[in-house]
Amino acid sequence: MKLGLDFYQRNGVSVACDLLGKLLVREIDGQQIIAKIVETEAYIGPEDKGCHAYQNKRTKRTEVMFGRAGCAYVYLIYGIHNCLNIVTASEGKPEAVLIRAVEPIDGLDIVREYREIKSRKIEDLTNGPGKLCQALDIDRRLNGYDLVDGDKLYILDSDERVEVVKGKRINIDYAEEYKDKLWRFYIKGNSFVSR
DNA sequence: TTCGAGATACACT
DNA sequence: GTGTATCTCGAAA
Repeated sequence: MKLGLDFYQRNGVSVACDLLGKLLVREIDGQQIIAKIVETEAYIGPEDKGCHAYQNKRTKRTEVMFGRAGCAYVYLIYGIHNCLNIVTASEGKPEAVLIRAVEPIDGLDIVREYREIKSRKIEDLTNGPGKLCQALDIDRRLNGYDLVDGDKLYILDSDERVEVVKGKRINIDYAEEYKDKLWRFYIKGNSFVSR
């Protein structure tokens, strides 16, 4: 079952936690890539200094976060890499969940077409935000894409029970007191979780 | 195996 | 012009 709008219309921390173990589906030319979400981070604007929409900063880039829950917020970082986020909470509240890592379940052949890497380890395909976007052919064309109604990119519910670990977020040293918030979630013992 | 630098383009000041 | 929610590679051990 596809996750509905009500799943996303909650506070970002809860959504980030509940997304673990769910299945991210990407459809390209009729072919499906299925990947299990194993690591997420919550970004809660306007209070979170690590969030782009800190203090309700509304710009062309952060505009999507102010919109409806369940949309994708895709954003280019370091000029090279894309990051996939899911907008949460209600309209006007800039909250989002960053998908940091996934575990490929199906469609590995397609993934390899998009990611030509020397490493043969499957872990290297998707164990980071930039990598998983490349693996699933996600870029800014999908910014604002509706995961609730869309069929190219959506998230399936899963019955799988997962053991969730909370931790500090990564690479946001500038966020000061908020960098120590335990807003990073990952599945315990999963080898696709980044370090 | 781990470490450190460089790449890159977009949004924002 | 500046800074960035990262990745990859080569070098050393």
